[in-house]
Order: sequence, then C-alpha cells, then structure tokens
Amino acid sequence: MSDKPSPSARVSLDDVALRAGVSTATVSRVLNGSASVRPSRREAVERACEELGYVINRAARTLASRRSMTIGAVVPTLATETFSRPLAAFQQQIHQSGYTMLLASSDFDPDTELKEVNKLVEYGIDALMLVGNSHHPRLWERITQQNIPCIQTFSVDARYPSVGYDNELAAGELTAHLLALGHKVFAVIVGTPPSNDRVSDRITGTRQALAAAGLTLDEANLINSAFTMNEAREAMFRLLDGPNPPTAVICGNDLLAFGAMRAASERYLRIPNDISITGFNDYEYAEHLEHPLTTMRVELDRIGEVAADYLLATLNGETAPVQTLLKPELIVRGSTGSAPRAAKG
Amino acid sequence: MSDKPSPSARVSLDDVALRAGVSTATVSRVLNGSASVRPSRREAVERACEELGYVINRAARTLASRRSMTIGAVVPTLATETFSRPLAAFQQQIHQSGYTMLLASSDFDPDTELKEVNKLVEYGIDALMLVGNSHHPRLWERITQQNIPCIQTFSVDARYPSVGYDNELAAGELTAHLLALGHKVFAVIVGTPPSNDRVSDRITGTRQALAAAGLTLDEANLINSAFTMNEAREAMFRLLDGPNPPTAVICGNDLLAFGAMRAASERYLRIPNDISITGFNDYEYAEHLEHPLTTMRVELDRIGEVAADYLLATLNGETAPVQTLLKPELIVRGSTGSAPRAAKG
DNA sequence: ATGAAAGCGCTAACAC
DNA sequence: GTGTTAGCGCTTTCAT
Repeated sequence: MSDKPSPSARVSLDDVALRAGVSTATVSRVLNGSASVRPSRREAVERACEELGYVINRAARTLASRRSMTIGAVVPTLATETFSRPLAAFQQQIHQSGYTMLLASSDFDPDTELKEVNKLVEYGIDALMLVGNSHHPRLWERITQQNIPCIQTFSVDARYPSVGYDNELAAGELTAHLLALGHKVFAVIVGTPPSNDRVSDRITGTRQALAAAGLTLDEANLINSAFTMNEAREAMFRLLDGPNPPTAVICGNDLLAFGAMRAASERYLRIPNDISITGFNDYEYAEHLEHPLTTMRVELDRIGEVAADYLLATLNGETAPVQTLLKPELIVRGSTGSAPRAAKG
Repeated sequence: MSDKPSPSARVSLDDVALRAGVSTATVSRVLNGSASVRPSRREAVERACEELGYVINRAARTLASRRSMTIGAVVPTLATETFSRPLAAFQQQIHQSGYTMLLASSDFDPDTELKEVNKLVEYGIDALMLVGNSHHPRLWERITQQNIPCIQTFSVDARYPSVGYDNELAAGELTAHLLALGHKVFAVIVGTPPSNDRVSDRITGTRQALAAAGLTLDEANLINSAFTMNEAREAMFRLLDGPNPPTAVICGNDLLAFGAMRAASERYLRIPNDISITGFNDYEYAEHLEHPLTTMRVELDRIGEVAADYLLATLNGETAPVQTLLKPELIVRGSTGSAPRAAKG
C-alpha cells in the first residue's frame, strides 16, 4: 500500500515479474496482449505494474523485437501550413494504430534530408514519409536496402509509392485560365530552391502552356526566393519596377499571392482590372481576402491521410494503392480577370 | 572493392570490428568520437563502416547508454501557426545539438496528453517540452519521478520551468485599450476547451479589466468553440444576432479575428466605426488585412528557442534561466477605434 | 591505447 | 498456459 515507487531504481520487467510471482515471459505476454494468460495471473501482473509504477523500456523492446513502432517523417519545414497540415493528419492517423512519429525537417536541402533519413533509420523507424520526388541519389538506395516501407507525398512518381498531384498539370490549368483571359505578360513568384520538384514542375507547366500560346516567361519575371508574405510583396514591387511588368502573376501559394496583392494595391493597381494574381492550395482565408483569390484547391489533409494509410497497410502486410493521384481543383475568384486592354502607360 | 552490403544480414558493430581487425570497444570509441584511438585504427574502422554500409542501431545504444538522444514535444495540435512555428524553431535548435524530436499532440485533452507523455517516456526521451501549465494531475508526477528535464511553454508557472507570457496581463492590456476607446459591450471568441489555461487566463484578464471599469462580460457573448476562421465567422454572426451585440470583440488569435471581421463586413458593419476587433499573435498577414489588425505581438519562434535552450543546457549540466517571461506587445492598427456613439438601431 | 566481458531490459523460441 | 533461456546490438568498466 505504502510502497511508492522508489525514484532511484528504475523498475524493470523483472521487478514486475518478481512482484507478481510469475515469469518475465508472462509479464511480456500481458504487456503485449498476446497469447492467453490465465486471468488471475494477468490481474496480478497488472496490479504489480500499477503498484510499481512500471514504465516499459521501448529501446529494449525495439532491440528484441526489431520493431520500433515509430514512423518517420521528413518535411522541408514545419513553418508553413502546406506541410504542417498534412503532417497533422498523418500523425493522427498513425497514432490510432499505436505508432509514434519521429519528425525531421530538411530545410529544402537534399543533403540535409539524406542525413535526417539516415538518422531516422538509425532509430529503427518502421516506415517513412517523404515530401517530393527529388532526393539525394543515395536516399532511396538506403531505404530499399533497409527494406523500410516509404511513401513520397505532394508529387507523384511512377518509380515509388506516392500520393500527390500533377504539379505540371495544375500549373498548366492555372496558366490556361489566365491565358483565356487574354493575358500576355506573365510572372511567377515561388519560394523554394531549385531542388524542389513541385516548384520546378509547376514552372514547367506554366512555360508549356505559355509556349502553346506562343508566349514565353521572361526570365526577369521569375522570382524563386520568396518564402514569406513580405518577401512576396517585395518581389512584386521588383516585378512592377522591372523591364517587363506582368499583368498576370502566378504565385506558389496563397500566402505569397496575398503578399503580391498587397504590393499591387499599394501601387494603386486595381485587382483584377490592372493585374491578375493567383495562389495555390486554397487556404481557408483565400476566399475572404479583400480580393478573393483565384487558386488551386488541394486536399492537404488528404495527402497526410493517404500517406499514413498506405504505410499502415503495408506494415500490416495488406496491399494498398501505391499511386494516388489527387486532382487539384481550379477555384476562380475575384483576383483574376481580363487582361487590361490599354498598353501600359 | 566489390562487396556491396548484402541486403539480407543487417551489419552490426561486430561485423565492423571484425572487418577492421579491432575490438567492438574500439569501434564504439570511434563512433562516439570518444577516447583517443590510434589514427590508423580509426581509419580502418571508418573504412570498414563505409564498405559495409554500417548503420548504427540506436535502440541498442539507448539501451546500453541510457540516453536516447531524443527530445519529446507535446503540443495541442500541429494544425495552427501558433504551435507549428515555435515547434519549428524548437526542432531546429535541438537538432543542432544532435537531438531528434519525438512529436505527439494532445488535441487539447489532458488525458490524451498524459498518455502521450507516458509513451514518450517509454521511448526514453532525454527531455520534454510541454504546452501550457494545466495538465493531468499525474503528469508532472511521472516526469519528476523519471527525472526528465521538462519545460512548459506559452504560460509561465512558478512551480516549474517555463517560458511564456502572462496571458492574463496581455488580455488585460488589450481590454484596457478597448475600454479607453469607450467600448462598453464586449465579446470574446476563442477556440479551445476549458482545460486550456492560456485561454482561461486571458478570459480572466479581460473580465478583471472589465470589472475594474464596472462592466461585465455577458455570458452569451463568450464563444469558446471557434477553431477555424469560418467558425469564428459564424460565431460572429451569432453574436451580432444575439441579445447583446458587442461593439468590441476580442479574438483568441489573428485568424479568428480575420473571420470575425469578415462576418462584420458581410453584415455591412464598418470597422472600426461600428465595431472593433482584436487578434492575438500578430501573424505576418495581420497588418495586411483589409482592416489592419490590432493585436498582441508574441515572439512565437522565441518560445521554441528558449525552450530548447533551457532543455539543452540542463542536459549539459549547465544552468539556464528557469523562468522566462516574454512580454507581448500591443500593436494598435485600424481594426479598433472609438466606440460608436449612437445606440444601435 | 585497446580488448574482454558483463550487462542494458526486453522478446521469442522452445520446453514443459 | 507458463517458465527457461538465449539473444537483440550496443556501451562501459576493468584489465592490460
């Protein structure tokens, strides 16, 4: 009754076994809910655990069982809704199956990503979630060698399990929308390094659509280092002051679009009369902005869910769809309109 | 030269030792950079690791060394900037010291939080970050019993290490600002359950400021279940249609404030002429909203940094400030103004 | 500076 | 149904 767990000696499974008057194997069985254990003994074990304040040692369990019950996830950064939202969904899902998440971020750098993945592998992750399909050449090598179920998110990739959408196509659709409105001078504001396959696919998509219309994207009108809203805003100022001011601006996400719109407004440009601006993702606030944003709606949560489901199924030896192609939806709102007729003054 | 790591047998430290012609102890020393090992042997070990494609088994290391090199973090949810941003900073910081983050979320539920913490303890986390100061009664018991360095964030708490700000004070300041503008009828829109100490402290702060001015917060004007922008928007509609329509609305964060403003605008209420609205956190977009938001600026990243620094220092046996009180700053913008003179029509 | 060997705390055969 | 026992792969005295 009065024996509080002593703060010094960490109680182990042996202690529990001793106290319950059973073998360690029986304790282990009770802990794992496996095999049938006589109810009286089961209770004795449970009581002993309770009284001793027993905490299982997962490192030992992992070592002995060769399963860690952890799943790794590596995202470029946590500091944007784009990744934190699917991650939240992912985590919730794996949790329901008893897994814990080991999280790392790559900061958009393939070398860092590889290092982080290696570390996660050292920790014995049972499965892994990645973002994008462009990684360090040795990354997949390591994963397959270790035989770890893994899924890529945000981009589709015929070579590996993946859930995402066709970025090229999505950008093409967005561009076509703008083209149909008569725009001729485009600009792109995105926020990530060249290693980012999603961004480069989108740029490709835009370029192709443009080319099909006999247009090109002026190199000076491609800004690829805007991460925050304010950076997008400043990028927009530069575009407006540049050699070839656009009438249509395609932004990497809704936050960047918001920044771009602000800059336009501050220059007394009317949206969409003077300039059209598009976003990506359809964040919750997109429709509520001063100029409701035309954007591509992406099921961010769904990405995390599907990724988790795939991994969980694979871990259970079940089969799951290896490729899931999500279809973003073009949402046309007030931030885009017909290209201005007059030549710029 | 040609012996690719065989995909079957996982190579262990013994294999490396064998190949390098040294003992396992020496390999371990090289791996840990500890003790002095003769350069020639060190090289031999490194080469063997490389050739064999050796990956250390952290479960084994953790078991033997009693340190996991992981740090746990439990946040209410990942799906909001409020927590994902400090978490990003936290993670980056602990990473630089070689730690990996084990992440769990409580979904604002103390029971869930306790369960998650227990699980993290099972995994052998070396330290722990928590949000808030109101937990399951047995939570701190477990942590102290296991002797795990731990810090609470967002709220300050004299009993335990913590980094945060005085929510009561902050809310009081915000309320005072509104009071000074002549407002008499207040409303509060927040998004979390009663177990959330930050929210309840803020409500208390507002109530006290109100009381000091001889006013009270109408129960009908306290909405505490708005999480998303749209929920805040709907909450606002209800307030406006309620028995006691407010002229001043205090929101739990900038996103909720955004939603509230939208609802007001949709009802053709002028901001701030007819109604004043405040946020919290000063998200990047707050100043760029159609009605620039009056809010409290909180150093979200700083919270994560300080928490990490404290834990890291403690882990190193150094001393670090146990209490860090951050001071939010009132940022007055266009979303607040003098209370309307006329009685409502 | 290096090796031998004893664990760390658990699981999983295998016997009974 | 239950106990015995041999590891899992590493770190860490303790000798040398």
